[in-house]
Amino acid sequence: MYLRELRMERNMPGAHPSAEGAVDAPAGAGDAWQDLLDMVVSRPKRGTERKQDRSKRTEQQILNAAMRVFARDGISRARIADIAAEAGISTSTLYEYYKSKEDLAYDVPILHLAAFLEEFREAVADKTTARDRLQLYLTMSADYAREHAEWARLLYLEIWPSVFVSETDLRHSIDDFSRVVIFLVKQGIAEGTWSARHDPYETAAILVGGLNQITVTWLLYRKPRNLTKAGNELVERMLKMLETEAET
Amino acid sequence: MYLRELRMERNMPGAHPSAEGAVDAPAGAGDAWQDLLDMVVSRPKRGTERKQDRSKRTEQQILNAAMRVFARDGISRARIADIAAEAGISTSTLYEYYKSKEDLAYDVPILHLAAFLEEFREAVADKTTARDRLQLYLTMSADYAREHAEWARLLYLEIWPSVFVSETDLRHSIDDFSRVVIFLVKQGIAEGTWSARHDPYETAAILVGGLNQITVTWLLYRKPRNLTKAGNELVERMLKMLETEAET
DNA sequence: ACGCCAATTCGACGTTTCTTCGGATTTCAG
DNA sequence: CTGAAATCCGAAGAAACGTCGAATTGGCGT
Repeated sequence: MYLRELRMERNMPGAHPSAEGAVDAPAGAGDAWQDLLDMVVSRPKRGTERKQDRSKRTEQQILNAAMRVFARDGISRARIADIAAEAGISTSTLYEYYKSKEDLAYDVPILHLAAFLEEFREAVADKTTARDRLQLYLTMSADYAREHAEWARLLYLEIWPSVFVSETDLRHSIDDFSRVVIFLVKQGIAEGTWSARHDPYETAAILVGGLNQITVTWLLYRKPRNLTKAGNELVERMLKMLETEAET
Repeated sequence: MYLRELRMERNMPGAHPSAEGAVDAPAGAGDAWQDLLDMVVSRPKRGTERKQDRSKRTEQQILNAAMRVFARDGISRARIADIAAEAGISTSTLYEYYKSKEDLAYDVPILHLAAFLEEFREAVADKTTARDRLQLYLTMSADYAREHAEWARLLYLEIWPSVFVSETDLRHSIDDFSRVVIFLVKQGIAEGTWSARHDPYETAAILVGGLNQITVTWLLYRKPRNLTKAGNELVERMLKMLETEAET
């Protein structure tokens, strides 16, 4: 898994307009894009497969309960016993499913992350330009956070930046989120939409950072009132700024 | 303290170019700016004053030890006993200074935050335009994170977004960080540097968010290699983009 | 220099929460 | 129906947090 990521990295950084093949031809671009989508959608899969139906149900109940409790109390203050009780099982049963509280906490966001990416993959099907895809991606992610606020609280306010997510599946999934943006920025540069004079990583940082910032602010203070609208406006504005930049 | 903040809020949000007085006249602007600086510099003061010298030394040792251990192990995995040992005191003595681990964790970043603001206040003295001040503020903050990486790990990767910093002194201090940016953006609008057609909060979100993003990436992966340089470039670019926006 | 009081320190103990373990119960294929 | 695997749970263990009262130390008035 880590190898795949590294290989990915090596393929991408060039991004000079001169770079041949990768994302130039419409067909080639489509393939690389589909490959990336496949990768980020397939990554968030859990390892352990449960054998019995009863068990699958229990697992769902644990995940639901955990999300509620973690979102309400925070990871550090949340008690395993509370989660187990809320899931309707005994504390020790929970340990049959997750070997520690940390493990559980890092597993909870993954399913929703996969659901978001799946939603995006469907919605993006009829978009062809990098600009359209990027706009959809960013606005959808703000909207998804609004719709699933409990999940977003957990992910954005507790897990996203945390050091200790390093070297876990979740960290890879989170990095994938930025990876998509970086890919699309490079694609947009190849398409001539944005200036090639700027580092795509820097551009991606502005986009992802700005969006995160208003999302976190919304989660903490419910300001701006309407996150979806604010997200749309922000994305529209940032993309417009990037285009204007090219003309300078 | 909370009252003062609210009053501040009420003064600021208007920000239409028509708003009179607040940040229009050079003199008035200077005063509002100095007031803001005074406020954000004075906020990070700890309540409890220790009586004996020995005690002040112990407190320092605790804070130093805590920063090391928290940065190394993360807040949740760090053990009070380890911190106490590293500080050369017994566990129970530590509880004379901080009533809980959480309390300690939230107190650690405050001193450095105050130091940064103090540094900034001195450095900004000879800057007169909102643009120059903003540029200095943002680049200095990236540089400060690089210089004090342990502190930055704690603040950016563990505390900044966390829900549970709500309602604490630290939260106010962190909010102050953005407040300065918002203030300067509004001032820049009043000075005609940036377009008045955009929400200053949105503009601030882009600036703060983008900078945070590369800082966090650097803390996690040491990429970009040179944070100071990358921060300077990013800030330069973002400010240029904002100016270009006005001409559209 | 001395003695007193408050500030500070610490070891021992109580409490909470996480985690493990062995056996009881349930499911399901054959 | 039956046996093996999967699942569940109560009780006990381990680890970390947090408290308390006694012992020590520093600062101040005389």
